[in-house]
Amino acid sequence: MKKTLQKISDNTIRRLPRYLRALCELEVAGLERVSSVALGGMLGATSSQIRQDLNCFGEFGTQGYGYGVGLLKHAIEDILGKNRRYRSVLIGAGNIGRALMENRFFEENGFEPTAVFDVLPERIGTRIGGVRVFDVRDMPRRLSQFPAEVAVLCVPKDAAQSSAEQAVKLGVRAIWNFTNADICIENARVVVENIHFSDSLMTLGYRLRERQDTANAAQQTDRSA
Amino acid sequence: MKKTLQKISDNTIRRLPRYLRALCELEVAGLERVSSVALGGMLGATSSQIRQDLNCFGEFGTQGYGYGVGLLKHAIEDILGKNRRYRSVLIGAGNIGRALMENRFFEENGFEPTAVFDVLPERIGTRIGGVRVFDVRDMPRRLSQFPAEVAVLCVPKDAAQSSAEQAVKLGVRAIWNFTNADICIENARVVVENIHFSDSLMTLGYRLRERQDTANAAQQTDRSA
DNA sequence: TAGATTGTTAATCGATTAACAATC
DNA sequence: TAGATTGTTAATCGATTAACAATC
Repeated sequence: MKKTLQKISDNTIRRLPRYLRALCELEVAGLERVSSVALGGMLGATSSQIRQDLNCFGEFGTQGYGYGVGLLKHAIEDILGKNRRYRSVLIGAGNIGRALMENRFFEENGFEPTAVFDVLPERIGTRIGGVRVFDVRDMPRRLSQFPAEVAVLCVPKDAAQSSAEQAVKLGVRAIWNFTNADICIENARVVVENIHFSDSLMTLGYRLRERQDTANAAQQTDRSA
Repeated sequence: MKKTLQKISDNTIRRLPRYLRALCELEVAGLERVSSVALGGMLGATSSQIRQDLNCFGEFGTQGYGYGVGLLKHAIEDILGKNRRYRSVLIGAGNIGRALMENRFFEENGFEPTAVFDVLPERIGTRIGGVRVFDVRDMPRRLSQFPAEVAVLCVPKDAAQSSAEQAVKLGVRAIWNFTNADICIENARVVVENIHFSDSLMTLGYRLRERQDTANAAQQTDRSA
């Protein structure tokens, strides 16, 4: 893993998980080597793109041979920090938050959940996915005793910005934002990663409407012809 | 809404929901007009980009004045199909699927849920968010009687591809995919929109690790200085 | 009218693809 | 050695930004 100097584009990083998924499939299938052309075929990408992407991080292949499946998989896992452990807290124990906890999402990706915070008295003191739910007012005490790197934000839209700011003030370095709000953190060293359900659904809506409309337009032309 | 001829980039479309969010805030704040410079300031975008994006769909502004907040908001809602109604079914009534249903996510965005399908006997016959859960084996019968445009895919990874194919065969035109798998549909007219939680979490992991490492490297340099 | 701001064209920048020498 | 495939440089393509005439 050399050349950490050049700026690596967001596009490249977001392709790595897809490469990883393909490599896992290949590993399960018992394949030992794969060429950039073959990998590109699986993913609908050009071999050039794959080679360019990988060469941002190092030289993982061998001329005339290709890439070792296990080796490359391991390399990408390293790049994505899969073998690191990050302590994370959930803020907001609503439906989405609970679903994430109960699915063991965090554990699977190395994000160890250490606490849940909520405002509702009936939730406080219970356990979600095996993790205690604390009063959100205890967050400062709890986080200073048991620091966490990541806050998973599942609060209502209006509480998003203030919860995020509080978490950052308490030492959190990354926010996984599930609220339908854009979080704005002064400190540029804090990472914010968004899951915007509504944005995604609106994009779907756009493409549905577009296809409907072009289909209708085509029908019109047919009829008039 | 003219000029539907030129190809509109995915980047542009994915920015529209953000514009919409800013416009809603402005409307709530009682503002009547906004310039591309002001909107850009809110969103951390250039005014050029905003004007370019909007002009893909029509001319919504007025020289020397800017954009009418209500008018532009309405225009973007139209583009995103917010005023259309799409019938949608949920496949897989696990934690995530249930969370989506109970949050009224679909209703809020014009995606009316008409049925839920699952394999587990104890779920079949119950209601989730007010919608009946059917045996997945009844999907053909049910969908031919009550067609749906959208399938929300919340099944286990291994069932993803086959469930998606079945839904498409039964007339579904769009798939909102929550599984950690890449869905591949032959029919290019079918829309697939992914929410890949793990991909998102891995991206977060990358950036966390990167910052940790550069911080460590800086510390090293300090120490040796 | 003068100032402001759009719509749109031109310039720049970055990302993707193509090409190919190096080499297993 | 010959064939295959990488790593990397060069060419192309597309997206973003800058500039400015049109005009409210």
